[in-house]
Amino acid sequence: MIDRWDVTALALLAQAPLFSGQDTAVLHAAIPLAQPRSYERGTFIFHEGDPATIFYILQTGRVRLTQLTAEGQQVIIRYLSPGEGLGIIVALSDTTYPVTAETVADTQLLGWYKEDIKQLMLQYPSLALSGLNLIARRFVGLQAQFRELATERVEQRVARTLLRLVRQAGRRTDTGVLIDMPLSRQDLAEMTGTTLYTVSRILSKWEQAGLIQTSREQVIICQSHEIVVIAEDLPKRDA
Amino acid sequence: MIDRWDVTALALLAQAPLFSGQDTAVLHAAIPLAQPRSYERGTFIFHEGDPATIFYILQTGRVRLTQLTAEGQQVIIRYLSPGEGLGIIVALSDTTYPVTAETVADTQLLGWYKEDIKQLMLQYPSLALSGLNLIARRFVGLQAQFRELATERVEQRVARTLLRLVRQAGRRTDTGVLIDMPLSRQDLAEMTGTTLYTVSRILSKWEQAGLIQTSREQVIICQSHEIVVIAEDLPKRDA
DNA sequence: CGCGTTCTTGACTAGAATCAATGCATGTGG
DNA sequence: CCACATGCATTGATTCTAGTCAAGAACGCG
Repeated sequence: MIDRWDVTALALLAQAPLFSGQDTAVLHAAIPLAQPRSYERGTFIFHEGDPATIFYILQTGRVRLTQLTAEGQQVIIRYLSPGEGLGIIVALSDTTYPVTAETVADTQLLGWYKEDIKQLMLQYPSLALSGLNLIARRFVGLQAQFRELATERVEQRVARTLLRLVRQAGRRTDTGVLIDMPLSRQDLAEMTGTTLYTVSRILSKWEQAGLIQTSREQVIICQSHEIVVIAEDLPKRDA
Repeated sequence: MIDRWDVTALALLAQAPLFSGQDTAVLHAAIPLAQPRSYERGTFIFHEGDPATIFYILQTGRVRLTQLTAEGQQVIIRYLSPGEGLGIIVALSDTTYPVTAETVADTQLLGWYKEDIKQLMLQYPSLALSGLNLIARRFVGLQAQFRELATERVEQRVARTLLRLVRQAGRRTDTGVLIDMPLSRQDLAEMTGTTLYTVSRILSKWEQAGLIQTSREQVIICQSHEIVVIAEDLPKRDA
């Protein structure tokens, strides 16, 4: 029996990378097991170290993944956009969540208990392969970020991070591309492994040069090609 | 028909994380498809950017995974020990190898064409789950390394890296624990995102303090607890 | 024994962290 | 509506970590 909620959920699931390309039988098996959840902006879905029991797919909203160091310093691992999976990494292993997940906008999720998702994957191996594929992609992405952090200077990293965020949450405005989420200097610092002071200086410099526009927790990229030049450390053409 | 080679391979496979805990049926299905390979020390198994066609499991020896930056700077992602998988990340996706794999000791591998391993996983879903689990673990490890790189100072990172290497390739000697592989200052620098000069200075300091012994491409940890103190940035107890 | 690598050390520099003071919004409550 | 508290951002002064460059020493190999 398929009710209206199911139809909506089905359409959304079919979009999510994990389920896209899967047989509809998989979707129909998955939907009855799904737990819909809603969180307001600024609430925690789970904390680093909590036993991992549920795997989520983000329907709407935006989620930030962070880790804490032993000294209490925070690092932002990444932001998630609708369709992306959350906790897929550990839903299959018997460990704890390695990151903290916090909403930065009102957010709706679909959750599955790890036993259920495991069962689904055993029943539909193609779903397991899809999951493998998904993590593989994320893994490669994380490796790239690692390499950047190891070899590039702060300014390059900030530029690259802005470009990544544009791809993820960019929205065209009349003056440029707005990164459509609250984004403080501190956030950028935690993403690039630096301090909020350094980020502030860099952004000020870029704003002076007309590359970006900033205001409180907000960045608009005006000359993205110039930001690319900085990110890639290309020789800048003179006037 | 099981010949002697098969028996040996079976025993080895049963040890490898990907196959451990799997039904023997899986092993028996996997073995006939395996391509045994041997490489001398210092040869390349594949290069970053090559189309990913084969997935390997390391039987003996040691392999180094590296990435190159656009500027030609090299970063060492990690070293692999026997039993670990190589290219598992991409064997399932239709991409290219994201890293270069180079042997640092004479090495024997078992390889599977990605179509074969995919087929196996579809046939034995538990194998896919095992693979998922494996990548998940690596992923969490990489996240931790990322966080270290983002927040810790060079000295801490070098300490941590040495401890990791000890766990992976440590061999007790009369003066301490030897990291049993060729390991230049340059290598350590590429692992920690610094320069060989800085590494050299740090190791010299530690050697003076009696924490380690070094020689060309070799490190012996004598006082591992003191290295831990540095890695964890604990307050050092005075005399 | 000479050659190429690897390693060490010193001098210098630059990039970025730290500390401190202040400005600027935004939202709150009297 | 204004005074105030709070959180975010800017900027300058200073310090220091680590990178860069250069010269030479030590080691291992053919």
